[in-house]
Amino acid sequence: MEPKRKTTIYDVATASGVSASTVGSILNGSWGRRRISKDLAERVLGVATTLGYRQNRQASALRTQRSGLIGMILPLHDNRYFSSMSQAFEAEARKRDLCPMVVSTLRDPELEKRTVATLLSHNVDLLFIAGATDPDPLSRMCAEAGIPHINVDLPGSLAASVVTDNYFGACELTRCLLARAGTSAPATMHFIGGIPTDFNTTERVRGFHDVLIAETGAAPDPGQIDTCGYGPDEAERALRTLLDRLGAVPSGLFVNSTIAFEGVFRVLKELPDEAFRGLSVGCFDWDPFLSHLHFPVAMVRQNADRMIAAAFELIDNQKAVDPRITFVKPSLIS
Amino acid sequence: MEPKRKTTIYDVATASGVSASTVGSILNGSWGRRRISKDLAERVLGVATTLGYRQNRQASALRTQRSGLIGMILPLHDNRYFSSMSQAFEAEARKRDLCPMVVSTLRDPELEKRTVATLLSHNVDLLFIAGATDPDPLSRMCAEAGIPHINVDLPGSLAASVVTDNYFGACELTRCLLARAGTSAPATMHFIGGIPTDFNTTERVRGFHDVLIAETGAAPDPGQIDTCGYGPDEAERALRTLLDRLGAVPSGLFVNSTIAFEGVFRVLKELPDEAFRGLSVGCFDWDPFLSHLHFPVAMVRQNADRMIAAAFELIDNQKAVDPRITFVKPSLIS
DNA sequence: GTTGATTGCACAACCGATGGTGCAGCGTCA
DNA sequence: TGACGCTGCACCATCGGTTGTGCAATCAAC
Repeated sequence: MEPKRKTTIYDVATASGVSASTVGSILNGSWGRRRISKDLAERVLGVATTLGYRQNRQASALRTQRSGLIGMILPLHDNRYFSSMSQAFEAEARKRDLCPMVVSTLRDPELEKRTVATLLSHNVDLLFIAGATDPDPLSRMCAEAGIPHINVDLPGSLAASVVTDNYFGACELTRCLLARAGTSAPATMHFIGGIPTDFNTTERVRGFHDVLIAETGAAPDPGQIDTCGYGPDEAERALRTLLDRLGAVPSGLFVNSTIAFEGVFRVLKELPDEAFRGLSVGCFDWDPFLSHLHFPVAMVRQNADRMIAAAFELIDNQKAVDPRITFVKPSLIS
Repeated sequence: MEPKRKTTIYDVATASGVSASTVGSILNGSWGRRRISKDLAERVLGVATTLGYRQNRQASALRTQRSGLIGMILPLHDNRYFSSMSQAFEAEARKRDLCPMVVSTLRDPELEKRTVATLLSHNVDLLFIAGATDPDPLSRMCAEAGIPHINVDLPGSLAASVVTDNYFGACELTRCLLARAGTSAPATMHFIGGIPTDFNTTERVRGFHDVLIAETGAAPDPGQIDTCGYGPDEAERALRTLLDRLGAVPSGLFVNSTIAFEGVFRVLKELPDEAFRGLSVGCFDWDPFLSHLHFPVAMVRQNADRMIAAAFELIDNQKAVDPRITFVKPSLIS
């Protein structure tokens, strides 16, 4: 309605006949330290509420160098894993009376940098770098701005990192797949999806690889590992090619992410029921409906809550500058 | 490393031997209007980049009354529908050079208010109120602060609203369910899930109701509609009770949300395959893996992208103050 | 009744960017 | 040569809180 300016401490000051600085200290709670009488404090607070005063965080931030904002970048929102990370991040931020700013950067290094620059420009007090394709330059930007920060999900070498224990998870999942496949042809265990240069993927491949050696005595050959990308279409194509090549159904499929699983599923649902007799399927990442398909799917569920909590703990204890990696174990859901 | 203060326009000014105001206008692009010579502009820009200057948005915002922030509150991140809304919101925000702040409010009216207060405190230039349980008080807060805002997903009466055409979607889904159920017992078509006081739920129930009348001639009786809540457990309990009561499988199930569907599924997957002969199942909301169950599921997919786009359009054209409702049609996926 | 400590608040500088205004310097034309 | 206009930049107030400092008034003690 009325384009009236928002009420400031000056308005409250004149309205209650005291100085602006007094009002300010009353409104931000520092009045005890400033020896303002309790009576006056209460009176001014009353005036402030009737006038509908609300603090201007920009002004406050400008003076105190603390914005009350906490930023996080992540690859995308529209994903079960990352969105649960947002949820956990928010909860922790709220505990600390910080306002969360979660922005997705679409796995684009350029966008990652631009976004971090924006967040720094808004003077976030803290920054979480989650799943960044290239964390170190971002670390450098933060360091230059003097902003504490931490890597999550993908490690960097210039700040502390909290990541899923992908190796452990992959080992668990692979063992589960082997057990389910029984004794039949462990050599036709296959890994599909992910990006070969991605730290998480390489760790998962390593786990897959090591368990195959340990349990079957033979290392998988390169044809058993297809890090074709994270997209459903790539995964679908990869699996079709694989089936063609094999001329049969493999004994196990380790699908790297639910997104890739969508593509894999397009192929699997066309197979006759008998095909699943000897086939065990697993997915690194969790989705509730995946346990509802017409064949069993073992899943690795990453613990976003615990990762976020661990990251905050490092920040709180000033350990974020130490470029060490904290691993959080995921859980096998089978 | 060094806790050196961030470089300001004053640093750039002294470093290049010009006044701070000149530097300021060069750095924010208004130097043309201020008749600064191009030579000087380029020289100063050079100095600024070598000094690693970054604008302090707080200071800028304090002066200009424009923060460059755009806020959105929504019920939760960890949900396919809402997270795709975040994704769309972000994309539009980026187009406008605004930094998105998306905060979830957990369907808690008190938290909604607190969060809006926080966002207003940070002087967001614009606010999207998505899925708020009680939008009007929030509208009032925005109005008081003079901040343009708009309701999304759930309508309010004090600002423009953009919502899914739930009635249309429910009609489509109900018709689809009826068609699939064939001629057998349309009277045992059931609606499960949602909150009876929720606008979206009532609209969906209305569509369900109207189509049943139109196609079968008979209105559903109250026992055919169980708005037991959005949770999976409530839905599971509701369906078990229903099956007990009927002593048989209904001919159609209209499940209100994927979350409720999780509960429904727990029951359905225990049923023998024959049970699905006469049963058609639908879900209001979409999930890729729901089309992958061992029985068909018709789904209504809400168009978050279009809703966000429509909302921005209203804002851009100053139509957000007009408390009218814009309906966006969802699509039936069967 | 004077000194000294304490209480309770006001004053003013400051955070960093912005934009209205002022004013030299130069060119132009009569 | 002087009036005039334009160019190119500097000065300074301002946005709204925050906080170090200053200073009257009050109180206690001798």
